[in-house]
Amino acid sequence: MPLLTQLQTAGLRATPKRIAIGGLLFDGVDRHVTADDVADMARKAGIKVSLATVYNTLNQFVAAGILKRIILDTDRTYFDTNVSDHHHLFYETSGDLLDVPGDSLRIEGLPAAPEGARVRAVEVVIRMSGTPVSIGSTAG
Amino acid sequence: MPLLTQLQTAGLRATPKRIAIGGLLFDGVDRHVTADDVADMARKAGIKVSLATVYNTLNQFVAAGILKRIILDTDRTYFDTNVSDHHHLFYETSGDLLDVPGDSLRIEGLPAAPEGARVRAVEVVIRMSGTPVSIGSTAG
DNA sequence: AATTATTTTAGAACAATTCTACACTGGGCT
DNA sequence: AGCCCAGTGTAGAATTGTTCTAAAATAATT
Repeated sequence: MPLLTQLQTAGLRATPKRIAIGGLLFDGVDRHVTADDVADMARKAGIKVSLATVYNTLNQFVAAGILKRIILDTDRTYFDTNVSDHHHLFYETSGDLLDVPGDSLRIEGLPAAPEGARVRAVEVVIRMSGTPVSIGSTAG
Repeated sequence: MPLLTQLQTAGLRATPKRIAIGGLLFDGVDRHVTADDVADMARKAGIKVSLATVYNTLNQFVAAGILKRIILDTDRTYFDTNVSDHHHLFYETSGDLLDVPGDSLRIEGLPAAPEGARVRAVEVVIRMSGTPVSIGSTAG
């Protein structure tokens, strides 16, 4: 699903800034970025974009469902280009963040949603100390 | 384990402010509070304490292991008087937060910690939309 | 081209938290 | 008792990530 289609589906015009920022983020690699990271990436790529636009764009991408907001830290907001259901391994000392595929964890005993409520997401954060190692295949 | 003992064990003097704030928090009920909540509780209880002291004290309590910081939201930090391993049911619309006992969920498939790293915590947040079931409706 | 809606922007505003730098306390000492 | 002085408490300033504002730029529509 190309970016242009995603934007249109979400009712967002395919503007140069959105295409540029989208191009930085959606290149097939799963990324975890902050707004500042994106501003830096843009600057290095020679894309002139204000920080306000970076925030606007990231928020629009989240609303459009092509980017996911992850909350790990009160200091900064991370955005994840992997929008599938999955979990995170967070190295608190280094700040490194690794995806854990959603189907690699099974969670048993989840309470049933009461009437009038709905489970929007079940998010698991595995908080680690020490240094990350490149993990091999997790979910076989 | 009385508060006074906890404080001493942590190398914190049992000062009036700490005893007062601790008294508000540790009354046998599990509480989820923000720094602002604590400041309000103190004001209502006639305890004169600055917001800076509230923050200092909460952070000291966390360092002492008698309070737990929970991250659910980038806007505010919640503190949990339940320091045992457990999880959370978070109603995003209302902000209501319920504890889910640690032993009520079983999580299978957790990756093994690589050498040099250690799992510090596994935190599950069940994000809900809609309204929470009135468990012990705390209207008031 | 004129008109209108949307997007982009710089900088101000905001809110939660931390920092700073000084005032205060209270327990240990003589 | 009174004097220390490290630890504590405080007001207000500073910091920081994010959002808001209001105006300029751009794109779509007529």
